[in-house]
Amino acid sequence: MAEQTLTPGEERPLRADARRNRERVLAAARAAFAQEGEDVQMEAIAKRAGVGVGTVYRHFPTKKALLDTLRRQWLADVVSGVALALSYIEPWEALEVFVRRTAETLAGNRGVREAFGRLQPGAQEAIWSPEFEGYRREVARLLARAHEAGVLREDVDLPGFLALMCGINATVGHGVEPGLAADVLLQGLRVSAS
Amino acid sequence: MAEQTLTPGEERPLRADARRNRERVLAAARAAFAQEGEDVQMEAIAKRAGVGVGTVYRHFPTKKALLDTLRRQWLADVVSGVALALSYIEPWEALEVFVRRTAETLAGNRGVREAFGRLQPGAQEAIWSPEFEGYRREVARLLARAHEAGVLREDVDLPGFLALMCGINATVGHGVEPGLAADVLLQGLRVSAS
DNA sequence: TCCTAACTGGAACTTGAATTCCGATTCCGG
DNA sequence: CCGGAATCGGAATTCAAGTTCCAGTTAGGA
Repeated sequence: MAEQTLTPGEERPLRADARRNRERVLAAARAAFAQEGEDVQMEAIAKRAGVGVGTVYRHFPTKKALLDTLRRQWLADVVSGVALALSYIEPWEALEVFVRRTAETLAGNRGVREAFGRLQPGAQEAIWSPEFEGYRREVARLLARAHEAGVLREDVDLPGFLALMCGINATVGHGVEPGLAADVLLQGLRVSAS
Repeated sequence: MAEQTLTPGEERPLRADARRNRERVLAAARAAFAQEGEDVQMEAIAKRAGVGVGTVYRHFPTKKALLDTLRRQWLADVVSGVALALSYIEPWEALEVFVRRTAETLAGNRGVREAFGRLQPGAQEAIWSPEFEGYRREVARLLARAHEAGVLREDVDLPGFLALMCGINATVGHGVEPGLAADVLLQGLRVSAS
């Protein structure tokens, strides 16, 4: 057999059925976490996917690994909101777009909410550090612009703002329409016309 | 031995050491939940109290029972905030007092926060239903007065407001000073001077 | 088609935390 | 001061996940 050389990082292509199952598992897990939250059991996910637990573990060595894969995808949605927001010139409008969009993203998916909730440093299980740093940096720019323009409360800094976003997270999690939650937060953030 | 008659509901007075231990357990549990959250282990609580797990279980048949006892006490703090608020005549001031006070209560104690978070109906483990009904009713009066006076956003109803309070819960849980969190929420709730 | 490496399913094992059990110890009325 | 009922402590048990293992089943190259 001509041993096929593989550079270390390179992945041997999966067998057709394996790839199919991997997708199934991922889809099932996505759905399961989205509606039941992070404590669905692996068995349940396997059942949803129509495979055995062993198969789930073949593709993801650990429940955490599976979760992290999904969280990375979900958080990409949240992060894409910053990029969009930064494309707006007007500082307040940018912030507004960001908040509204984030609220909407959070509203529909329990998985995203739970992931977002443990994004802040200090959470017992801080996830996704490298990419999150980028996120923080961009949000900081958003805030800096707003501060500079004098439209955002002085006393709201980056950690404070992120905590407030966690607040919105909880709020929409409890069933408030994202639009309303965003309205309230935005009005609360805007510098009062004294 | 003259069998002492006890009406069914009546409690035989605990032996001196038993009462002492009960208090210790309660105090230890209060402290443990307040700082480490709901998933401290029973062993840890027992150790803090300087007793064995068996003793903890003698006084509280179940972890949930112990938690519920504390939650009832904690939520009493939250609830007392409504009473205080209702003593203010001016509708907006009443709301303000309520929000600020609640934020402060939540800020200092993780146990209260976790309890508050699962107060809303729909949480998997809805606790404390009977007293909670009273709480909802009083808060509803607070809102009604504010609505009547035209100082509170029309589109914030009771469930929405409670969800926003859950938002404040999460916000202070992530380290924002309660005063700031309350400021932002209050400014967001006030009807915009259009 | 045949062969074999790769993959599958689910029973069995491991883990960690809640709960039970029971011999030892401690209160307290007589 | 005594007896025994009430209480204590913590080892042992139970229970609910997560994770491992391996006999059986494919996919797909020769």
